[in-house]
Amino acid sequence: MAATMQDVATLAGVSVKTVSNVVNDYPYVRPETRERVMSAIAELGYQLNASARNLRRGRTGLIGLALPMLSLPYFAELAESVIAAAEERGLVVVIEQTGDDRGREMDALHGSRRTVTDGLIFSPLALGPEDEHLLPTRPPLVLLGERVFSDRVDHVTMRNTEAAKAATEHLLSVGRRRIAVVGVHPGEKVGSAALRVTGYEQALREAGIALDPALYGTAGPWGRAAGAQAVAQILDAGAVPDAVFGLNDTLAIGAMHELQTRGLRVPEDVAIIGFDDIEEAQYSAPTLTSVHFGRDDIARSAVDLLEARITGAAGAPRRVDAAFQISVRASTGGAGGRASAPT
Amino acid sequence: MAATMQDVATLAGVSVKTVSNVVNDYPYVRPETRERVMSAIAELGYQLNASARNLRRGRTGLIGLALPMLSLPYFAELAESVIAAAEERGLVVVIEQTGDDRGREMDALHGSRRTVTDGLIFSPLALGPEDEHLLPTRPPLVLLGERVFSDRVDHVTMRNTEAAKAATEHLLSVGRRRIAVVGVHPGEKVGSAALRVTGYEQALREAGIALDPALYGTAGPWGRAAGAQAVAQILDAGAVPDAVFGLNDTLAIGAMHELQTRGLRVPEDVAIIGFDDIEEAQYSAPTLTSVHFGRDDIARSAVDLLEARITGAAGAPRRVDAAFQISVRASTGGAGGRASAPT
DNA sequence: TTGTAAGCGTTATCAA
DNA sequence: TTGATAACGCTTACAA
Repeated sequence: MAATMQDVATLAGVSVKTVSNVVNDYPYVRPETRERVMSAIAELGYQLNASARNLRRGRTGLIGLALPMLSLPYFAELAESVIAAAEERGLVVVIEQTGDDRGREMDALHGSRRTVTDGLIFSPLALGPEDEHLLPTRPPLVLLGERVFSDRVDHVTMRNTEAAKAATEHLLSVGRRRIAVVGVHPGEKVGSAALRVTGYEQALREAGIALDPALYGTAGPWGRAAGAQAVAQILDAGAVPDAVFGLNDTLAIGAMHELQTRGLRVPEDVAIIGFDDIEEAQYSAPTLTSVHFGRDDIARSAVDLLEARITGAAGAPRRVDAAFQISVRASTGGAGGRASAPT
Repeated sequence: MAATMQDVATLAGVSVKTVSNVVNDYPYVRPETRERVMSAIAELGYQLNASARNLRRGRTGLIGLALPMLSLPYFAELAESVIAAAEERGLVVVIEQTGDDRGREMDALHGSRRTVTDGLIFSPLALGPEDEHLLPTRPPLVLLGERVFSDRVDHVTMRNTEAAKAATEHLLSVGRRRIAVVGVHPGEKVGSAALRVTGYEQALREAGIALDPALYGTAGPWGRAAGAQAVAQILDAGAVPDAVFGLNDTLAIGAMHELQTRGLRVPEDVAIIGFDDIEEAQYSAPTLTSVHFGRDDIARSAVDLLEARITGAAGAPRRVDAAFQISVRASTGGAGGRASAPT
């Protein structure tokens, strides 16, 4: 049987309370007492029983992270950052995969898992603005992204529109004028696709460039194949873009691949920019310029908001806008990448 | 305050024991009693307190999954499968990222997190055979992969050598003779790289083909860039392979990219096979033939072994060999992919 | 088939 | 600065 606080107390010749005080870094313990307790702990190999502490404290020390699925690189990397940020604060993360399924997203919000965790960081993909009323306030909740808004819950937003506008402006700044956009979801009013397309259009309008339907590449799922196919469609229809804005990085990388396969040079003939700045952007050939949102910052903000809400330290729900920047790499003429054409 | 079992019992006019019986599906409860309890539960919105149950049962219901990092697609997909498999058994997964760091891997084995979880599924990357003695048997442990072996712990192995041999034989079967291997770790005796290279060499020897040092492509980290660079090196040195065996999929995809950039056609000029069969293999252009190890099966085996060990149902440590197969796709002339050359 | 009561290992209250 | 002692909410002998 594992040693308990009582065992430690007996061995050290003190009461359990004193052991508890030591374990919890309670300041008013005489150094020599602390010393004695510490060595008793070491001798017995004592380890605190988490369940007992949790029961007593009324908390589990666990937070949930609900996301579509880990096989999407963006979410895997988000999870990586959230786990790391939580660890810094002594919190343990439990991941729930909702698989872009409305029912499972609602279940993540209300289901039995909520008993196990103290709070939830939730990145929805299926729920929309019309589901605002579903958001519970009871188990502390932090929303990620721009699909649902509510002034009743904490939120970390991405400013998709501004960032997409900045991405487009970057392409304009390197002299491109016929900028294709890849990954469009026609008819959709909400979600990352719509917001980013809006930013793209704003930038073009402000630059006095007419929008050209021939430069819009539709793509349902945002994968590499979709990016390649969307570009193929644009080119096959006879359009001649001098730049491509991929609404995320995998789309951009798929687009890049298709362009290169057709003998077009990146960035000489066509510049490319992506969005999200996943790891892969640093390893593509050429390396991919992308909109960088500091995943680590987002993760840290989310964990901080959630922790404050859990401990009751939080007041009115807050909204945090994540900062972004353009990571300029070779695909738009920046440094740091191998050229796409063999030397 | 949340409702407790006592509240439910009072409302239903029964004892807590009866409520507990209902909640735990104890069979000997009169249907009408069960009915009454159920509606009391519903009325109060009662939810079981996990901490209390865990304290009493001496378990936490959590299992750990220690892996290098989620930003590596293979591990993200492994985590996805493990979480899904655990969920089927009512277990919750906590991910620990060791970052390919020896110290953190040892910490995963012994650190404080072990108090929080009932057991650990561990996929090491830094520890080697010499660390066998470090493996604890006390918190139930299931090893994944082929870096460390011990007859004291349960293990799910991948048969890297046989699988790599089969991969090479597949290339031979489509008529290739000058097969480059990419991702070699020279001098390493242990780990996936060495085991897979051994399989590659076995296949060639059995086919009566001499090993050619010019066809070995070294790569430290197994990323896309490394794969591209290794192939570049082989080609620049003047070798003319008619096939490439990427020791994992990202290496293979990097290699594919480099070949295409140089104007070589896949699979017409050079066939390519990868290893792991990550999602991306289905979306590359052309689609990538790869060694498929049924991640879901591996995950399920690991979770089963661990659960048996936790509940004490397990006897002597078991070793499970994961089955594999070659997923033939376009990169070796199979169907199901777009051709690499535009039509 | 159901009830009583004794813990599980902590933390918190209140004295000392 | 430390110690008794009562919870926290549940499961489980043991009784009834």
